[in-house]
Amino acid sequence: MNGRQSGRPTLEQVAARAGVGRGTVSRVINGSPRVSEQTRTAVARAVAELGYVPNQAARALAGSRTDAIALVIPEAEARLFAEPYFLDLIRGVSAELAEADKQLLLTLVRSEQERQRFEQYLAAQRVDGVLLASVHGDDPLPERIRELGLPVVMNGRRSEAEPVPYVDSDNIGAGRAAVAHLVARGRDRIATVTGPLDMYVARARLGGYRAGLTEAGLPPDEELVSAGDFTEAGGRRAMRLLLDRRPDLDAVFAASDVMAAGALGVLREAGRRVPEDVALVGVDDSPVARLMDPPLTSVRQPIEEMGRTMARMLIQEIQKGSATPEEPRKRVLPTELIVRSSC
Amino acid sequence: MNGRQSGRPTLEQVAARAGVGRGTVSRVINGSPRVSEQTRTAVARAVAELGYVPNQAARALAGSRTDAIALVIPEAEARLFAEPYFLDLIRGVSAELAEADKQLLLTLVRSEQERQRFEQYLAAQRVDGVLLASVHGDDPLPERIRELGLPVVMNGRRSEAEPVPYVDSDNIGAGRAAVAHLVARGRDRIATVTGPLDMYVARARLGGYRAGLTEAGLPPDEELVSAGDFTEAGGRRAMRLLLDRRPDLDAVFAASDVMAAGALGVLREAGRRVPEDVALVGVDDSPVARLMDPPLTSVRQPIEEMGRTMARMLIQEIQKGSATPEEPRKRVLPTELIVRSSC
DNA sequence: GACTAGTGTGGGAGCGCTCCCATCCTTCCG
DNA sequence: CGGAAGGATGGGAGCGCTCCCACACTAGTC
Repeated sequence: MNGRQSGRPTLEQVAARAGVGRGTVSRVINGSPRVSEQTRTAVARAVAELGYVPNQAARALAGSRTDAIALVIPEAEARLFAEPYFLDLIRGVSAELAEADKQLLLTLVRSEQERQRFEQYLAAQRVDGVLLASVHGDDPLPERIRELGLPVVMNGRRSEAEPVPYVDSDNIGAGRAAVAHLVARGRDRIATVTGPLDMYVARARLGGYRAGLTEAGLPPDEELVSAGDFTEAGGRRAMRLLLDRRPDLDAVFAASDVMAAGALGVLREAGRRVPEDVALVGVDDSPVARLMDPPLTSVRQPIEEMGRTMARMLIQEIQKGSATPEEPRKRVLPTELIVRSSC
Repeated sequence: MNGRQSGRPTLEQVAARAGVGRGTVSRVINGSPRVSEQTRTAVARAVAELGYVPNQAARALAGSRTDAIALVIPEAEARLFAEPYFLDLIRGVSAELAEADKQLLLTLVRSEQERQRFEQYLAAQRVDGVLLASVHGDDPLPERIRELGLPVVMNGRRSEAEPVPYVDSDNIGAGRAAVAHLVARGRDRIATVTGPLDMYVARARLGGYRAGLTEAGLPPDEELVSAGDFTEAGGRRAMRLLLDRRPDLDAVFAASDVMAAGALGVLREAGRRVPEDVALVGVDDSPVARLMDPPLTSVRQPIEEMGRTMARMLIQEIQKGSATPEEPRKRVLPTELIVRSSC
């Protein structure tokens, strides 16, 4: 508040006040060890007195790093997924970034046009790295970003053999755990409502379901498999189909809670009691599962932890400065069956 | 990929290629009218050929604007609110910002420490303005930000007479609409489960409830009012209390869907049928409402539209450059009753 | 036909940092 | 006791833009 000296103080002003050079202040700010204790204290005082905060734009320009990362979420998926999924993910990412003192740039991509604009942003060097949520099987974005020389970490993968670093939950394990639990409850005509099979996550859960049957010595039966699309309506449709084809089914593994909710509605309408006649298991452990009647047994994914892990991996990738070209890193986090009264 | 010329092309290189000066290229990029059509074309071609994208840091440094805005969400609230609330809000903000070609910096504030760090970010001039979600009654943050000279727009307000620009939904109208609907269905012992009364939104919905009763000529009755906290557990507690005090109640207006879900559970346990014995209305029109059994009548807020409006207001505020000190702007968006079978 | 008004245009002067080289002062060694 | 080897420090040279002033030119004006 020094009269004419409007605007925020600069490095130079701090230097003047502390009676040292610009370089020295910069060193103190950035924690370089090559500064005497005495000088460090003097500078720290000047910083405090002036309320100095380094200008981010200048830093980015001179140092060519932004201390910001982008999280990209396709809008279509944001609507579709179990509601709190992305919020939990964001929460995890945000927490980890805050610890590393980095900024989170959130990008919801709505259209092809917006996707291209996003690539422009990247080229404008606004961020040091990119996190990608729910990438589809044929999405070239990860490769494009790498071409720009930016580190990427994805949430989920596009296929079994994903070349780009990713963090995923154990979707196969999820399917297996669900089936194993149903088998343990004495069910042996277990159907499944899958997600859209062009998504790896859906295929993985289906794969887990099949593995679970095999492990229990139950024969696979394609009539017991029906494809949904992660929406309630899709769940209803798939359930009706299943009931048509196999009225004798005694359990359903739905690849998401929302689809399970749809399935539950259809089962009710068909006069089946849950869990007495048909046992039901979902995936996500969303609030919906808790509030359903009966409360839904569901496989929980550690979403927030996935977010944290992604952020951690990305930061590491950024720091190593694309030097060591070591193995692309992959991480698969375990899921957990939350048992409630729907089975 | 021109051999030695590593890194991204600069303004200067575009200028050289187009055979013009730096200033001219800058003018073309920024759409200044003072450029001949011919030059404009030549520059555009050079830009395209080189794949030039302006460096954001340099722009920010030279022009002292970042083309980014921050959206601040208190983490505590993020957990508490009806789940998709913030995602919808983000969606609206994001959409509007994308149109204006601005970046969204998302900040989840978890602790006092993080809040202070956030103020540092602001001081580092990373953003041109701030959007604040769910600010509490005694939160000094809006004023702090204004002191830094940054425009602010809030989602919701801290009190009836909020001095800072905000966008809110018509919470009073929400309460009134709910009560009016219940009255129209012949209910006259209408209880309410409120939110935490230190939040304006909770007080407003309660106020609407009371206004609705008055308008219907029903006497107010404090025994029919019980405070929840926007959680399911809080809804259950409040509902039990109400049932204790007034076993003869025939309708409940819960100030959120999640609390309504809690209330529904308690009502069931108490052997009341919904809607036959007790009619139920919630607020938010969240997915939970749709999936409940019976599906819940609920008052919808235009959350996404609130996000868009906030962003629009903020952008306007930024553009006018704190010149015209006109009235702080407030906007209250209408709510809508979505009737389902719970009443 | 000299004079005023514009239009386009070029390029200098920063914006506030980081990087890095040169300098100075110690300290330690033979 | 001279010289080598470091540690601490100052400050020049950018980073890639925007701003703005100066300088052509071109058209009009009396």
